[in-house]
Amino acid sequence: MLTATKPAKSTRLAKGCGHLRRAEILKAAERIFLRDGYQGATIRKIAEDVGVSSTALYMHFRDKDEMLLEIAECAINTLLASNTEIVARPLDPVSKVRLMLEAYMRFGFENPNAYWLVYCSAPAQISGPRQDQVNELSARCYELFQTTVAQIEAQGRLKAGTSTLAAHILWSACHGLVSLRISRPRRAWESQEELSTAMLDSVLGGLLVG
Amino acid sequence: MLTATKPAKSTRLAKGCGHLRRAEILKAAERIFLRDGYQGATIRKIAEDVGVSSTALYMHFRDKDEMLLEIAECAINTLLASNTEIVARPLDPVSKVRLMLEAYMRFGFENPNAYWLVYCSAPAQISGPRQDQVNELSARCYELFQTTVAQIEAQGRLKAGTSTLAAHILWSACHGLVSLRISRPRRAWESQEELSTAMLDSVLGGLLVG
Amino acid sequence: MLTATKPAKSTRLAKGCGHLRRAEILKAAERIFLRDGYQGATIRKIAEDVGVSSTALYMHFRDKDEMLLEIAECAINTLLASNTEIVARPLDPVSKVRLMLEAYMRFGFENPNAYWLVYCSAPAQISGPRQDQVNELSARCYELFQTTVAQIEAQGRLKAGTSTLAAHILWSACHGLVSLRISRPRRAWESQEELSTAMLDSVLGGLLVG
Amino acid sequence: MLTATKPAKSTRLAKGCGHLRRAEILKAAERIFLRDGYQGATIRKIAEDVGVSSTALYMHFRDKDEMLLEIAECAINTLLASNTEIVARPLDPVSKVRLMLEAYMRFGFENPNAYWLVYCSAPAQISGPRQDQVNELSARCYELFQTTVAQIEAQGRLKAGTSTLAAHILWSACHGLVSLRISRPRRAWESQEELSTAMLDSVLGGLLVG
DNA sequence: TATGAATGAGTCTTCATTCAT
DNA sequence: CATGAATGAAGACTCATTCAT
Repeated sequence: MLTATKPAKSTRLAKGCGHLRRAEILKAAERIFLRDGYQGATIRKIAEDVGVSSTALYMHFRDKDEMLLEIAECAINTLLASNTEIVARPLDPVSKVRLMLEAYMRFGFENPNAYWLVYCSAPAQISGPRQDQVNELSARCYELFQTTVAQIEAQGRLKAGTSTLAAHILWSACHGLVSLRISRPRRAWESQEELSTAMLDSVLGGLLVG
Repeated sequence: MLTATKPAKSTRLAKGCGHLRRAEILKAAERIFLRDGYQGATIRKIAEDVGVSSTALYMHFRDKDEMLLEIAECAINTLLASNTEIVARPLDPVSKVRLMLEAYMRFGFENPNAYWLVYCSAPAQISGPRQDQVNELSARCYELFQTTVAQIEAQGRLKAGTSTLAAHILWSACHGLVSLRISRPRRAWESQEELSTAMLDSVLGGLLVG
Repeated sequence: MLTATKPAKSTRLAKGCGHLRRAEILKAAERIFLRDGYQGATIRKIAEDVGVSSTALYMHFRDKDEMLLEIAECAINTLLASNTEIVARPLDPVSKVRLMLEAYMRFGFENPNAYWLVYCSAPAQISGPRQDQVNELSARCYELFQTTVAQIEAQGRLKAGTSTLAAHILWSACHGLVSLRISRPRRAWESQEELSTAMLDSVLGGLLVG
Repeated sequence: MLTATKPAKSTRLAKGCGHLRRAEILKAAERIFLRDGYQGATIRKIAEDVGVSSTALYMHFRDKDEMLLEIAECAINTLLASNTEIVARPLDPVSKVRLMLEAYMRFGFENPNAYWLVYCSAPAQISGPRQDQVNELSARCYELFQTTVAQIEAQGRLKAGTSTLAAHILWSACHGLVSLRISRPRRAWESQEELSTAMLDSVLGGLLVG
């Protein structure tokens, strides 16, 4: 299993996600969704992990999909809040981009389960109105990032290509780092900070002038 | 659903994978494993996709896992062959690394199903002696790459950090590009070549001197 | 089909075997295991016989084997208790042996299903730790019997042969009577008591002096 | 399903049971029927044991039941021939009975598979016209035995009871010996001859005067 | 709020059997 | 004679979900 975020630390995800039980269930679901995949995460496993009967879960969630969506929603909201806050700071766009990507990777390392669900799980496992909401949040989150990259371009600090392309390259590179670490947890990777820093140095260095 | 590699394009995978039906089944399995995940890919769906009864699959494969493993094995073998061939060429290590990563990404774009199975699927869905073989092939494949990066380091062309770190950064960045495109097929991405080139330019540019 | 012990006659088996449903299922299983053999007794048949869905059986038993074993265990326990009680009585060993064999046959006639499972079913259909327990109980049960036969030998009342041999002859003869009646239920046999008495008279008469 | 009456020759078990292949298949089937029970004996296992494809069995037998019946038929025919021959000998009835039972037990010890199928298998696994034929043979075989016991009674040598009862007791006792040995092959039993002799001595001694 | 019992649909897999070759 | 490929029915077992309590 992944390192998991068990230590009850990550208040970010839990915060505002509903009752106490509700949050507890989501935590367990997150863990199991990641460990066993969407189909492999059975209601019973989750219930057992929480320590209640399977029926009890239906007191809090309409069905399995609702749990999945809520997890994803919380995760995205966290990231959206992070990006929104960073954008508002009085910094130059390059610093903002760097901060955003750092926060993004940190989130992934600290919440591998939620990260996986949102960014790595095979597409189209679920659909419906609520999935659309997640997608919309996700798009808004990326927009904040891309807009900031556009500001860099506006300052003429982009070596080549469009800001759209640059944003995509930056995001992809960071995503690759996080997702590999999640999907191959047993490999002896370097430390998270070292990896993040090296990645940002390399790809920002390659993209920007000066 | 993903774009899928149906049009008999990827002859590489099919080659040497056995009888006609066998290959046909593998193709379908690949598609569905990706679309629905490991657990979601039921024998019945695969059989229906091929156009035969579920029972028929058992004439060619011992069980579900055997399909999955065979797909992964073929994929890895393709990549291993590619890397082996590139290493043997009379080129400077930087060019070799670039060629390897280009081939790697091209493979992922052209065989999204197999790629996903090997590099993106949640870890440890399967285990056993044959999975070990896949892991070993995978490790050997990466070794070829890393060794070449080490040659770059030996030439003093690495801006900073160890070759281990650099190799990891390079691989992760390229992996991020491929995996995002696979998992988010609906987005209007730039063209594959444009993306690949931009990624390699950026990250190699940031990592290497000169 | 066999006469079956449906009429809730054999309360002995049901006693202490758990919940109401559990016992109900065991009864049905017993009947069908006997009628169709181990492999022929499908979960579906048993469930239908009880009047519930197949799934319901899994709420009470881990799997098919667990049913079979529990039936066998109850049966053997009944016999073991019987023998233990008889051994404790203040009687001469010949009377004890006669009582044991009478009880043994009576049990077989009244619980043909359980009897068949324990003493007639092809060997080694199941294995595992719990089967071992059944085997051990069975061995202990036979030991009580054989020890008593040894007491007869010690009194010099055996015409010929060892007590081991005599015990085996006695047991086999009685077993033959029961098993034939179970496996050929349609034949017009004599009454159980008549048969039992005649068998015991004959074989004991042939084995013992006086 | 069960109609067919093919060669109708088969006097001994192997010899003369049809073509060479046919006999070979029957031998394998016998073995596997015993080892795995009726339902557990799959066509494929038998075919594999013989070394041919499953389809090949259908060249020789209409279906699984036909194999089972033919085995049983051969076995009964063997016993019937044996009894017929013994009856014809110029001996006193007691000797004849003893010879019959000795032959009966010897057959069981030497052909446990066939014996099990005919005398121990759960009843009514198969039915139909051919099963009736087996039953009829079986009845005729027992008749010869019982008639001889009746001759003993006519000589006034029966201690008590009717000849019907005595015959049943004798048969049951011997059957018990054989069937226990077959169903519990791992136990360290005494030798076949020793057991047979002891059983016959005991039960005949108990039943007859003088 | 919680649960034990229940179920229908669906999972992988195996079987006896057929058919074109 | 023999077989490889195929299949429909059925096997044990699991799952998400419901309902009476």
